[in-house]
Amino acid sequence: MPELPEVETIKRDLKNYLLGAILKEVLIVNKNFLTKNKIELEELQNLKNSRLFELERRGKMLALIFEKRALIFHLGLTGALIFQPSPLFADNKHLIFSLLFDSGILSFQDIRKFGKIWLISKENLTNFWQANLGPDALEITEEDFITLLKEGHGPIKALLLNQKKLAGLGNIYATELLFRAKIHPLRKAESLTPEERRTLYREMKALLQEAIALRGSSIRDYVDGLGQKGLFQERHLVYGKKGRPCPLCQTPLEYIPLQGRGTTFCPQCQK
DNA sequence: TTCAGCCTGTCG
DNA sequence: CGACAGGCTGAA
Repeated sequence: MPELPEVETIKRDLKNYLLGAILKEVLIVNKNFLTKNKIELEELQNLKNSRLFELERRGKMLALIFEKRALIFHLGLTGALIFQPSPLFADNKHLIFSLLFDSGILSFQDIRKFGKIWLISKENLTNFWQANLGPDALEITEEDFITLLKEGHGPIKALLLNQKKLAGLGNIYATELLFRAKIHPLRKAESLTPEERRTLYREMKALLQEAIALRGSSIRDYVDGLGQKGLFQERHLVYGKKGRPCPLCQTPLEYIPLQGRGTTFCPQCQK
């Protein structure tokens, strides 16, 4: 579910309520999930009585930084982090755990349980980011982005989705970006012309910023840090629209699997 | 570089 | 009932 714009939206929402808050209680509902993630129940409980003093996002991951430790989330396809001023657990069968702060309750839920969490010491956070993720798609400079493309090999879409090369784009935004840049998803990354590289960079920044401004894309399950849906799905041009006419030239949009991900594109506009 | 597997839900 | 879904990993 959540790609860069969605996780950024969640981060901004949670920051409003959790910055400086003190964790008072930890309520663990799904112990099995923690075990799978190699986290002892006690480790999580030990976060109690510490202050959350920063939230940091890189790519699709979000870190809650406490005094000594950082709790890192990857929301997978259906993970959600929802803040509520007062409890509301009753109808939530996918709740993994809740963190009870003095300012309200943060619940982590995940329907498909593809999400992941890590609990590391605060000093290791920089190393963690570097070991797991390439530069953030919003932060990367044009120069570094162009180098990445020049040194790429294989389909451009595969490169855009590779989190170790470039962190943040998922299937929605990679698909939309390639349409906006008029580049075919199977083009070899290293074959892009200098102009195409610049266009791709410019369109990537614009796309992500527009999506953040509209609070992300809610196709199915995504909700922001307060449980509300995003609006950017209304601006999608090709994602999930196979067979429908291209918004530019009316040619029916085509669909191919690429690395197991459904990929929609216009065979006429995207070269 | 495919492809099943991890899970649950929805749609046709 | 099968196909597919904002992700990622590890095995063939």
